[in-house]
This record gives sequence, C-alpha cells and structure tokens, in this order.
Amino acid sequence: MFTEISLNPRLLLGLEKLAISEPTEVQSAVLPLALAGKDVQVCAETGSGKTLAYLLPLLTRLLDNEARPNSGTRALILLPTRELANQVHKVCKLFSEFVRPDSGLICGGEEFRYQASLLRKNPEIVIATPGRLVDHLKRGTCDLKSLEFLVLDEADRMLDMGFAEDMDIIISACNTERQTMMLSATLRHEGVGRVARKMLKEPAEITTRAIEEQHDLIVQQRILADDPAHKDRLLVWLLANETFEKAIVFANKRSEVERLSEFVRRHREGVAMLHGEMSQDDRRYVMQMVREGRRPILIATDVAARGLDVEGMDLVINYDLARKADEYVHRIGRTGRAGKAGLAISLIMPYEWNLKASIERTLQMMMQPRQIDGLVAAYKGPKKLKSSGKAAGTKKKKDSKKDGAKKDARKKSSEPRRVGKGPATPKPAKRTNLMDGAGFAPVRRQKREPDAE
DNA sequence: AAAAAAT
Repeated sequence: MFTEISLNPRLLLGLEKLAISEPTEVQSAVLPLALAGKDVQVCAETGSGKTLAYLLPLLTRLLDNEARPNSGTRALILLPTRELANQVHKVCKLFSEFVRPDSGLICGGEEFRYQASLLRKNPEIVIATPGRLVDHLKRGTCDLKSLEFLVLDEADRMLDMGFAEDMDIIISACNTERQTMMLSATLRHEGVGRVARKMLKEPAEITTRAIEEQHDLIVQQRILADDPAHKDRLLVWLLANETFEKAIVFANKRSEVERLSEFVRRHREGVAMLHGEMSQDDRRYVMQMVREGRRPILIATDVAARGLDVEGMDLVINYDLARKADEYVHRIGRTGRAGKAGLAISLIMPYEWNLKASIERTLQMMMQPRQIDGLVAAYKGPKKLKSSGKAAGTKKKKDSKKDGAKKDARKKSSEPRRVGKGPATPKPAKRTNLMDGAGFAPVRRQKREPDAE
C-alpha cells in the first residue's frame, strides 16, 4: 500500500482519487531509496510503472521542502521524444490538481516565446526534450543552477550518441548538488558508461527484472517473408484477421512508414502514421486520435518505440525488425503493459534472419514460428550447411543458386558478400536450450576498435 | 545505416 510509504499526504489523496492504491514492484523498490535522497539507476521492464516510480518521490520531496525564495527550476525530467515528454507532463498535471508544484513542458515544435514566458513563471518541474532545452539554456531563459532533481527517463537512450552533445550542455548547466535518477527497461548497470557515472553519486542499482527475464505476458511470434510485397500482404492479412483493440506497426524508415500507411489505408480505415518529420500539430493530432481509439492502427518509426503508454494497445507488428535487441524490447513493450497480455509479431525477410537470431540470443528467447495459410514463404531460414551434400529437410523452391554447386564454388563467387562480422557462413542455429547456463553470459563478441578508414 | 532532437 502506498499509505505505508512516507509519501506526502496530499499525494496520497491524489493517488486515492486516481484509484491507485498498490505500488508496483519497481515503485516499491525505488520509492524508499529515492525518498531518502539516494541517486538511483533503475532497470525495470516496460509497462511496470517507472514513471510514477520517479514522479512520486520527486513530488514528495518538492512538497515537503519549501522552495527557496525565487529559486529557478527545482526538478528537470528529460525524455527522448516529444510524445513521451507530453505524456509525462500529463501524468504530472494529474497530480497538480491536488498539489502545488507546477510543471512546464519544454520541447521542440512549439513556440519559443510562449515557453520562455512559461519558464519566467518558474515552474518547479520542467519536463523537456534535449534540443529545445539547450536553446533555452543558451538564451538564458532557463536556469538550472538550483536544480534539486534530475531524471533521465529512457536513460540509455538519453546517453547514447545522438544526444551526447546536447546532454553535455545540459549537464554542465545543472546544479551538482542534486539527486539524480536514471531509468530504462534496457539499462545495463555495468555498461552505463563514463558520462552516466559522472552524473551519479553512489547510485543504488535497482533491477526488478533483467532484460532477458522481461515479459512473459507478451507472446512473441515471427513470420517469414520472401520480399517486401510479401510483407505487405502479410501485414494486411494480420490487420484483417487478428483481433485487437489497437495495433502499432513499426517500420525502420520514415519513407517506409509513409508508403505503408498509404498502402494499408487502401485496405482499411482507422490508420494513422507517426514519424519525426511530421509537423508537431500533426503529431499531436495523431496521438490524440490513436489514444481515443478513433485510429486504432498506428504505423510509426522508432519515434514511437519507447515509453508510450496507450490504453488498449494489444498488438505490435514489426514490419521491419528492430535494428537491435534493446529497441525490439521497447517496441514490443508498447503492449503487455500493467499486467495485461499482448501479442508481438515480427515479419522476417532473409536479410533479417541474422538480426532475428542475435535478438533471440541477447534476450534468451525464441520467437514462435508462425505461418499464414496461403501466404507461406518459400524462404525457410538459413540453409544448414556443413556435412557436404544436401540441405537438410528444407525444400528449396525459390533458390537462386544452382543446385549442382559444389562447396568450392562458394569461394569464387562474385556475388556481393554479406557484410558483417565474423565468418560469412551462418552457423546453423543449434541452440535449442536457451538457458544453457554459465557459458552464456561471458561470451563476448569480438570487440571492435574504432577502425580508421 | 537510420531515427530522434533545434531552427
């Protein structure tokens, strides 16, 4: 019960009105430490309640300690996308109905002057995406010198290369006497890196569920496809035949998202799309339509991969497979939230097989193979080579290679080589036991030095 | 190799 934790009474009242009485596992773990002022570094699965795990202690401490006279921003929450910033802002506002701290939303695509005047009113909490915040810092419209809290939500993302420059500027503008919290479903405590370690003071490392143990609530399937046209047909079939309340379809490129949404629209109503090149008005409108259920199908880039909490989202389709295991985890985590079940289906073309295998290896799971009658791929997965002769058990139909090819023919092949590390010949997937123990973890892929080119 | 985040 939240009442057993020393949250501010006004917050408890708020929770009661929102009909939230039990803390989730991650909330129970984080709250006492965060309330005691500890820095925390949290790994907990998607949909497990990380947002309140930092908002509640943050709000409590702001409420319990009076603001210093004309102090600037007291708490800063950083997020990687505008949609996510907006979502957290909304949750924050749910509580400002009951409690004082005012929060301001600072992200791109909105009018700068309006934000500047908002910041002049000194909201105690600023919720922001990095780019625009840096703008405000440079123009002196935002002051973080008396910051008491810093939260990096989706911390691994905030600390990866794409944000490095902005984060540098932000961090060096922040008060060093502050409490810092980092959270993500894919945070690796060992590997958080120099920047993160510099930001944290003796952090408590909290892992409710390690990455490989997350989500038994999400059924994960894969369907083989021969080519994009085949994927298109599979997608339309799935959207017509699966039962779902809301679905999200991920593609890897904006242009592909645009193409797909146009294509699917020809077969179905209720399709929306989201990617980072759209106007902020369109993005806002789309999210509203999706949340209200008026557009139950959202086709998106990875802008929607992390954090978005949309009621009733019970189907995730990876039209393109995520580029790495972490992003895969976040994508499928749009479903199966807060104890609900979900289904995630990945469409796999031949070139994606190795990626699929590496995701499965990292997450120590196997996607369930699935076939759709009438849309079965000729591709059956990588050929088992080794043992000279025949490819075992797979009937070869659409194989471009000549049948009589001897082994040594490979050497001379002028066909474009697969790019990638390691031996060009894929190892047969011999692992059947996924948890084969101690040997597993320490196996490191060869480290790559930044190769001079 | 691409997405996001600034204008």
